[in-house]
Amino acid sequence: MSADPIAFRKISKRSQNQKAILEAAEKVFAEAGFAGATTQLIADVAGLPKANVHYYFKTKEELYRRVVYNIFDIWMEAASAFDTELGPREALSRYIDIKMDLARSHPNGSRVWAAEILHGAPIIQDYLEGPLLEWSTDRGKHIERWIANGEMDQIDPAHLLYMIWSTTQHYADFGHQIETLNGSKPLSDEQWQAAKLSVKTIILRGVGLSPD
Amino acid sequence: MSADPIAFRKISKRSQNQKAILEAAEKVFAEAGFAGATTQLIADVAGLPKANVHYYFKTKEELYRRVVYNIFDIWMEAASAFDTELGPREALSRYIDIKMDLARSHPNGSRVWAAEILHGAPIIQDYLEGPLLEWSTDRGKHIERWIANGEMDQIDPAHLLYMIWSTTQHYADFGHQIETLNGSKPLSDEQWQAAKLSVKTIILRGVGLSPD
DNA sequence: GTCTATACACTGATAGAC
DNA sequence: GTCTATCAGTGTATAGAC
Repeated sequence: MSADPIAFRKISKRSQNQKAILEAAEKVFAEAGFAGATTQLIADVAGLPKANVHYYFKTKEELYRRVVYNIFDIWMEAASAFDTELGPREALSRYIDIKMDLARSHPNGSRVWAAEILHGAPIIQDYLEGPLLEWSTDRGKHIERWIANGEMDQIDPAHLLYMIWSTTQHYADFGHQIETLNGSKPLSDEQWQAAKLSVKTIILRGVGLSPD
Repeated sequence: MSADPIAFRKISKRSQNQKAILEAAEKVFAEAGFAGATTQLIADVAGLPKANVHYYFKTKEELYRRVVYNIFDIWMEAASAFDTELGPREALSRYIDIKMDLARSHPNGSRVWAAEILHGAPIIQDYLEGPLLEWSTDRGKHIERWIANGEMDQIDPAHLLYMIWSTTQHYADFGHQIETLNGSKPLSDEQWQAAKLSVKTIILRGVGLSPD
């Protein structure tokens, strides 16, 4: 089938190793922070010798950068769920749903992102000033139009977006605290559904929309 | 006046140095994380030789512990503003106000706390399982009573508390992101007032209360 | 491409003079 | 109590054998 199966195998192994390193790195960076994470531990979690990590990613910072970029890309893709043609109720509802799902499926990515912002975004400042600002401005204008049309209450769009980000990401970033307050047990499927419903209900009603 | 002015001066200087170190440590831990913070930098920010830091705080971890405990104590004191005798509207409104004020006045403390939770609360787990759980459970019961009395909408108390914590602390923890989206300028006094009003409005309306 | 051994830098902590 | 000099340990990154 393939013109060069050996080259294909090499490329495949290459991407497999890279994927294993990236997944390990996300976990270790989330648990220990950038400075606290060691390439040795990342290599151990990935099941590879330490030198291989440096072979695939020249420096620890380059590896970290890739991890942060990955979660940002996932979020920006999810952001397309904020489809303004659907109207405020559906657009906000779906966006909150997806952000909650990502908080559950990618908690470590969210945590690495949170730590990066906490420390002043030394690595990904350009992402904040570029795509994030652009997206926020655009969605803000749609929200203002909805308000002008009387489709929802008067509210500063920026603060509404901050509220959606903070509440949804809180379930990832502060998941350990939530788990502790939940009797040191992770939220069950039913509890996750209840969390999604609570967040959607309060925010939608809070801006004058019916949650169902 | 004093029975022993020299001893008094010594004690005073001692507490002055400790205070300087604690303030410097909060700032450095917030910006670099536990592992990324160096005792050298903390000493430099405090204006003292490195050895003095170790004189007042035996280990870096002990110093870090003190910083985290400080912000927790401040928050627990603020938590008393959640005075359940006031009824849901006033109690929630005042609590949100104070948490927003603290997000502005103590952003670094909030950030150190956030990073600690992000990494699984290795140091302050006992605080989560003790006073925080106790306080949350108690306030949750009051919220449930309000709901049973028809004073506010049916909502899971835990998720309401998480929403208040996440939205208010977001203005500290993600302050850098907010500043960037605000044209790389810190929020003005007016913008902070607008933020407080937005948060209170959405949450109070979201649970069926009138925000004014 | 993979992995062992190692160089080089840095950090927390302390000993000991003042 | 204060501060300089220093040690022991650890981390990133790389050289070089395979």
